[in-house]
Amino acid sequence: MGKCSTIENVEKFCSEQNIKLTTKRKKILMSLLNSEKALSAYELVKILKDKSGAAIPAMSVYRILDFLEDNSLVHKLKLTNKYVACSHISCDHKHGSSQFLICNDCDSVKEITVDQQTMTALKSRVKSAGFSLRSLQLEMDCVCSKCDQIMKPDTMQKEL
Amino acid sequence: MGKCSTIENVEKFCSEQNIKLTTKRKKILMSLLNSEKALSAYELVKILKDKSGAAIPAMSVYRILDFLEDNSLVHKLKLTNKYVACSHISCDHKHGSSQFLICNDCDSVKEITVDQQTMTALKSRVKSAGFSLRSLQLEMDCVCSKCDQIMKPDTMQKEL
DNA sequence: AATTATATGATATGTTATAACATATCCATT
DNA sequence: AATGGATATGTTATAACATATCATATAATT
Repeated sequence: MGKCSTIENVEKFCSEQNIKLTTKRKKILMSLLNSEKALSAYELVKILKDKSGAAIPAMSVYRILDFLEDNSLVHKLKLTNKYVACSHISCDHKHGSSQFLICNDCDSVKEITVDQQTMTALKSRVKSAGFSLRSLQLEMDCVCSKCDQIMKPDTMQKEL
Repeated sequence: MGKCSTIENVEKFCSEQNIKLTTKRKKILMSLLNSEKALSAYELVKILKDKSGAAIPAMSVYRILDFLEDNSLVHKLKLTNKYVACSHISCDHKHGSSQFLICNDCDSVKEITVDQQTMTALKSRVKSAGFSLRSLQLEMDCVCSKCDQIMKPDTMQKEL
């Protein structure tokens, strides 16, 4: 995540999109981009306080996260109530349905794209059940390969 | 949900499975079975207090929900932090991967089964991304047909 | 009946999130 | 530069969701 995102890339993107990236918004976005794992709002409060001394109140962090989410710069993971930077900010930033693979152990997240055919199949099942989809975001409870190796025998999960 | 579940069905199922269904566990399970919508732990506390006068502390409700979940009698929806009775308790109660369609508006939930092919496709994408699946539960943010009709024009969502 | 395991209660606290209202900052227009 | 409106952030309180810990009650086993 954020492998190809530099401050410059992000600023360019925001100015193109007419997204006002204030200092605090930038701090939060960069913290997410630089993080290996998804972060909660309160974790961000702590990180920012430790890093810059200037504490941003939780309320503001939530507002800023909402703003960034509205502008497709971050995603909120409902499975864990944590936030990640969008992985497409500076690469292509046009994407279909995102599938988030969330490590249950270390909170690292991989954002991949659901293939069109699978999404169509899911949608059609939804429709025939009398519901209509509101969000294309798919979140899956996983273990990353790193944690999978570390995992102790007694907590070993059989592969699904 | 719970359309075909009566107290007798549930008790039969539990005694067959050697699941000790205490009075309180039964109360909570039946409350979920009788509910049109997913309920939070604290909503259950309130419902039980209103109905029977005997308040069950939140802590106990959480424990009981955990127990019921461990025994596949209820599902926890992570998208909304609410709980639903398993829709298969007395019908067949053998099922593959569940897909929960959750109404964003009224919290009604439909539990359907993901077809094998779709699940395989999702899993293979997960695997090639270097993760392994831990839960087959798929939750989707939807609107039910009832709420869809009621929805006001200014809050109208385009169909995805 | 005594022993043990299981279930529940009570209390405190942690974690996530929003409401409501106040203040600061930005920026377009005069 | 002064003004005034829009946007952004701060402050405080509280709601909503969840778990830790230790005490007590009930059930099962001997």
